[in-house]
Amino acid sequence: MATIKDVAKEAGVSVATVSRTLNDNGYVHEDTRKLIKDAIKKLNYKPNEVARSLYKKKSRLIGLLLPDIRNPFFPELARGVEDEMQERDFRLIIGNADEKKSKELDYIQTFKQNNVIGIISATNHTDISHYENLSLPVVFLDRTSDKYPSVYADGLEGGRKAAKEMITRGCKRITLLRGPIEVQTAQDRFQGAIDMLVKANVNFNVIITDSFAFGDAEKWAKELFEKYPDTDGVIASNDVVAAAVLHEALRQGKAIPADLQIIGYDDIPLSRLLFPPLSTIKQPAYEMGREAAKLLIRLINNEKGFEKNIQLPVAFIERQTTRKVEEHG
Amino acid sequence: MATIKDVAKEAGVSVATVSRTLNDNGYVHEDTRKLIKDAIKKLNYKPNEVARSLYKKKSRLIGLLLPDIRNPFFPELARGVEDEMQERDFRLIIGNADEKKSKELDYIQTFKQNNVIGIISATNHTDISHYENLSLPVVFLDRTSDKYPSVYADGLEGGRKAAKEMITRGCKRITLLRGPIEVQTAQDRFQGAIDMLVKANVNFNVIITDSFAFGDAEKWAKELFEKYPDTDGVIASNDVVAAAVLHEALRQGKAIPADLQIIGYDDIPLSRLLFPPLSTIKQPAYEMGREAAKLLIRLINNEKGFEKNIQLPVAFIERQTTRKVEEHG
DNA sequence: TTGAAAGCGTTACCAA
DNA sequence: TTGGTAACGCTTTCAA
Repeated sequence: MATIKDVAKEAGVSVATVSRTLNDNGYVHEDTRKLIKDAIKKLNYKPNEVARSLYKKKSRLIGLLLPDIRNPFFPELARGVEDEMQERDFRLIIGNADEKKSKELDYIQTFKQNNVIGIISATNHTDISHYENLSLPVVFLDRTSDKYPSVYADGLEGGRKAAKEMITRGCKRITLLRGPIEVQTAQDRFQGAIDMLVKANVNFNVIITDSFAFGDAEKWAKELFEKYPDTDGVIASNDVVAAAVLHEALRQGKAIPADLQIIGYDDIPLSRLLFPPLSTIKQPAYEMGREAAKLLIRLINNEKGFEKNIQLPVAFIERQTTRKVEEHG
Repeated sequence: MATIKDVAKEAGVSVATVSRTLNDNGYVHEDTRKLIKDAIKKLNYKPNEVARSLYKKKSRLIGLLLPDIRNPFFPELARGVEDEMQERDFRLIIGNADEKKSKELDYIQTFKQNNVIGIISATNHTDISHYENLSLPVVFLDRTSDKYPSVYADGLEGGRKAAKEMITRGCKRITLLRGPIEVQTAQDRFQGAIDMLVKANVNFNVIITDSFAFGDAEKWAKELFEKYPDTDGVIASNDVVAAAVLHEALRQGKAIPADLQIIGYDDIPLSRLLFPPLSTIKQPAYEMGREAAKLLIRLINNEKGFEKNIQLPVAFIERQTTRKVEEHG
């Protein structure tokens, strides 16, 4: 790899001048500039980011912390972040924290040690103390916060919407699946649904689920039908769980949506490929990722006067695990 | 952030001595070592990886290049790589190349500029010239190569298995979905299936698909049933496409597996949650990721005498989109 | 408009 | 067993 010295020698100037033209600051004569550009091209020179980073104490790396990329919701988020960052020539160090504090701390450490210029965290601890003395911009993604900038979808509203659509469609004995207690967004949607159900005076039961892992989803689906066999409406904590419930219901010979209606949460890509296609509450995951990236970049650039807590809307995606409602003219 | 100088001052020794105890090389007296350890703890000192990397020309970062993390196969691969690397204190810079050469080159550039210590690439160009003058260990993942170390599953055998299971189960008019031509692994499984079908003298048709994106899968499913409505067996290019085919078949009122049998490829987590659960050829994605990581580490450590091209087995996962076969005693 | 040199935090060589 | 110092590749200040 050619270094700035090689370029300087090739162009017959000093490294300082090369550096100046590289960074477009300070004076440099048009002719010398051309000389240098030629040398750069000839040697195929690319600046060493590590050396830059050491001097400036700032790299072009962003730390992205995720709970678990195997949950199909997160690749969407991650792509949103990456695409936005990629366009601005930032790159990502990605870590999966698995909701384990030690891993989260490990990665935050790594981020610091590598001079990342900012962090986007989509983990979901209630405890945010490890982000406190970071002296780095941090954006929380898929998570609310009053102390930190954040990008999230309206979970309460999402929960309300889910419940409302089920009520509108005539569900009388609803079962809710409550996601992990430590995941705030899961609690929000759950709480929103409860609020709506209580307000509408509709009967409901709750199944507690404490992970979002694929393997467990089937277990809860089975539990649901054992405990509450006469359920006529399921509000799932996410689409993966909804898929498992749909699966189990069909296995038991229930007609969907005639006997049982199901609504998911997230709108992961596979939901439309289920059969019947899954009705769900869509979170704009990809866009959330992009917004978080934009927000972080503003923070990095020290811009002023913009909204630091961005809430994105959720939407009911009507497919076929819920009944059609008649339009009244 | 405390630096090595601060530690040296605190312990009353030189930075050289601190460095020596940090890296466990050269002599350092037990007492001084203790002094230094205490200082490190007191100041909560963590070495600056950037400075280390600059001097050594080697970081603790690995570059991981993926086609598109939104395809559910890749998060599994990625987690395999990450988990193995995390245990050995390596971290990942991840890039999605979207099968675009320019992006791939961008990321390779980034990897070099950040002194990554090795690269794992799961992209699928036939052209590998950009990996040629890298002077870095490279492992290809989910891809064969005779010039480079690689970890992959046996696609030919997978294709053969898929076809054989369909034949065994009485399919007479099979339709194959052929994945993108530039994706070698997709071609392998396709070719394997064709070989077996030809050998068994079974009729088949082919639908050409040129991406693995979710949005397109539905399109091909529709095309399949328009062109070949009397198909009684579908060999899909991956599980996402298989899900779309299953979806469309059920929509058209076909009985699965009575009227139509379907076999997928990959065994992504959601396949078992489909209804009926999808029969498929499993690639051990997570394990492939781990193996690639292990292989890269061996290369990095300059170990000798190990297999550089690792082929992992595929397996038929019998679920319910294929018929049961009678056991003959 | 240009160049010399200091400095970013670390490691490794050499001398003490 | 320890410390001084050059070096890694770059940016920035200061002087010319």
